[in-house]
Amino acid sequence: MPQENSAAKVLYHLKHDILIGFFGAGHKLKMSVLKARYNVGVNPLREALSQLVVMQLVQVQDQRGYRVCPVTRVELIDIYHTRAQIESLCVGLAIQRGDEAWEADIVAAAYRLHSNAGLLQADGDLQAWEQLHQQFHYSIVKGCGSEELLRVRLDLYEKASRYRNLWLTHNAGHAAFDVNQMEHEQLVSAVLARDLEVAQKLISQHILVPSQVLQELI
Amino acid sequence: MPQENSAAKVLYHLKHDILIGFFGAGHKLKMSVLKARYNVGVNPLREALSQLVVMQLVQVQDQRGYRVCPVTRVELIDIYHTRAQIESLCVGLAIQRGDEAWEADIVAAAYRLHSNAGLLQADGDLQAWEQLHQQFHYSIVKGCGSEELLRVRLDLYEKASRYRNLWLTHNAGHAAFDVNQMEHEQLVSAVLARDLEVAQKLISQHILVPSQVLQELI
DNA sequence: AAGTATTAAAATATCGACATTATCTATAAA
DNA sequence: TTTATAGATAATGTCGATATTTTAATACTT
Repeated sequence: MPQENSAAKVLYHLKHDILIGFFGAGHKLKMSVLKARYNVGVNPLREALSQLVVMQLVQVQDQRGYRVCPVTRVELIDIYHTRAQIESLCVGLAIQRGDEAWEADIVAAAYRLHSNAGLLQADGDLQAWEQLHQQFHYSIVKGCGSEELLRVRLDLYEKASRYRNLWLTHNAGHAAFDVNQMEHEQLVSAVLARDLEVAQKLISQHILVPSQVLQELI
Repeated sequence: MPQENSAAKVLYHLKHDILIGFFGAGHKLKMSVLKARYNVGVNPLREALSQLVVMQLVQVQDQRGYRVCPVTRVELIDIYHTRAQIESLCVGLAIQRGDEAWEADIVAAAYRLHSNAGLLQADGDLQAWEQLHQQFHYSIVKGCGSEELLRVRLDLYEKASRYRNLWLTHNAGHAAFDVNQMEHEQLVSAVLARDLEVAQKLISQHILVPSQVLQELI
């Protein structure tokens, strides 16, 4: 991490704390609490909070401070469906444009993910697995060659994090992950075979699976 | 405009000033200048600037302040191509999901746009026309029913504004706008006929036209 | 004369303090 | 018991001041 100003450091930590659920949905973000937790004054805090408002992770009410955005079933469904569409778009473009280095990166990322399936056990490090999982999917979509599209995708991925973490903990040690693994193998096959239609259908379904489970949890 | 805090007001005006080019690409945003222009202290300014950083309209360098993001040909092409993809997605979903009220809104917006074609003359109010133009396209895509997708679309629209304004002023009073008008009529026909393929092809082309002209200007 | 070092000026990032506004609590009225 | 009011408490939003860092302007060395 390069040397940054206080606001950037606060942003990083506060965002993390919101995404993993340390500050839950709807939680009031009091300045006194945040000041103590991150060891900074109000101004860097307000800068970080302003940025989180743009990212739609925090709400602000004039003269009534900040609070974590609520999670709703409607938003859950919308985010996951939109992610499915965007990811499908990325995969489609990547299949059309990807070169040999792109293919090699996919194989490597798939191998790393497969090798660390043990992280999914009940006592495993789910966040570490999710990191690898994310990198695997990124290795595919980065072939689309569009920074803008990848940014849109990343924004939606982050916005989905709070929901995804629910799914991860709910499924720890369960068989749901076996299906997940299989979907990855099928996806790699379709992508490397440049089978656009199948790959898009697979990635779309793969993204939507968690949302179906989550709808019962919220 | 409801009662807002200073930062929100500054954000609104500063964003506008950047998008219309009052503060051009790469321009250094000195606190002393901004303080005088918007009549606020540094802290609300920094909050607004922090938000513009997230929107990718402003860059920040630690201890070296803020400056307006540069415009590049690569970004221009990327934004317009991505917008074409996203808008096409929205149109596709809208055609599948739109109801009768949606159709009526489209017809109304198209009529308003057509009636005010005079704004496109050399001495006309191009921003007023663009407002109507935007509302017309929004009337179509809002039928997609996804808040998330519409937000992605809006972000990209705003990010394209600096480039679009170049195109608008360059074309003032020119024949390029006649073609534009025709494209709108074709689009309305295809959308109302629920012809998914044609509508998507038309909207994609419609968005990409300005980028081809702009590439020669940057 | 060109390049480097030194000094002066300007700008940034952060904090502490204050005025304003909202929230909570206790008391009184219906 | 519920509702309304008033005072007390706490939190927010903004400014001015200060320490730090960058930028520039100048002098000095090779």
